[in-house]
Amino acid sequence: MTGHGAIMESLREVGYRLTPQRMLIISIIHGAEGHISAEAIHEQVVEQYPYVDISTVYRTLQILRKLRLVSETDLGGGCVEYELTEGARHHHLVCRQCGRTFPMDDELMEPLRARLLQKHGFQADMDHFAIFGVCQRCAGGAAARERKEGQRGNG
Amino acid sequence: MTGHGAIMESLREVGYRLTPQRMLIISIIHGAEGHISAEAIHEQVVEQYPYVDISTVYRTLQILRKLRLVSETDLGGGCVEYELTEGARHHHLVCRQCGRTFPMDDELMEPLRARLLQKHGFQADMDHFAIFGVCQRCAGGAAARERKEGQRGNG
DNA sequence: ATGATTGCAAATCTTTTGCACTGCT
DNA sequence: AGCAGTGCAAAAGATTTGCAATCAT
Repeated sequence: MTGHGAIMESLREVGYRLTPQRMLIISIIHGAEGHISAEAIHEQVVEQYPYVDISTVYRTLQILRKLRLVSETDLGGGCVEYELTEGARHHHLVCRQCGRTFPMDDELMEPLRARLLQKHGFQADMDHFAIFGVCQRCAGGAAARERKEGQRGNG
Repeated sequence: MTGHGAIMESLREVGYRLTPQRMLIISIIHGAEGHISAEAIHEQVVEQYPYVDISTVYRTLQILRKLRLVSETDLGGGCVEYELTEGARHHHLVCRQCGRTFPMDDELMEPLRARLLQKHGFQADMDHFAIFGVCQRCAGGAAARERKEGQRGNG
């Protein structure tokens, strides 16, 4: 909670104006748990500011991205989400079954990053990775649940 | 070169018809070095079969994906490419400067996959990963070249 | 023969852009 | 007051879909 006020100040510093739309957009991204899509931002914006256009959301996101205040994560399949860049570098585990996402510490990536550099001389630039798979609850959970709760098949 | 004829047979087995369009599309994907985009496939198709529509390419790719005969790799930024699933599992290193891609053996991924399972219970499903970064030639190459070849600045 | 497949065109969906008006500074 | 920023609408680009004609089986 370093405050998204700081982000707005950053905007001012570089010469951008502080409009209610931008403040609203920033505070919504800030309030989102982790990442959020442009469309979802827009939905929440119009609840409070009915006439804000989604192009304004996109334009604001472009600025925030350029200033490195938000990061963009392409989750694949035309699903792009945004997130404030405050805090440590991390990645996302995306469950293909329940759709939930989990943060993953960057530390897990370092061995891979190191080996890519060693073996291929490739400087991997993995800021926000989206790794797809099956989460614990969906994978082990389904089997465990059958044992516990019994015999109801899931269509 | 196990022959893309086998792929066409696979289609037949499941009840799909073998049309010249499909054969052409399959052989183009097969002939491509690694992955290829839908649009690029279409371009090559029309060279031989002028009236093939790109929707046919997409429909064929959908079928091939469903049958797991091709895999889809989302390279980010609206760039989706396809590849035959023959051969060993591998990934792609994408250089952000020169745009070239390099194959990366899946072996490098195993430690990460294992740790994801250990720490998060997450079964990572990384079939075709696209890892962005800077390749050896673009990164080290520029510095090394200066030392070797001398004083010619590259503007 | 017959129904899967195709080409065409139009619809979607997400993101971007042109433009006249508004409002932050 | 001046110009960055906005809403609207329309464009752009990738992918999908409806439909009548066609072609592999």
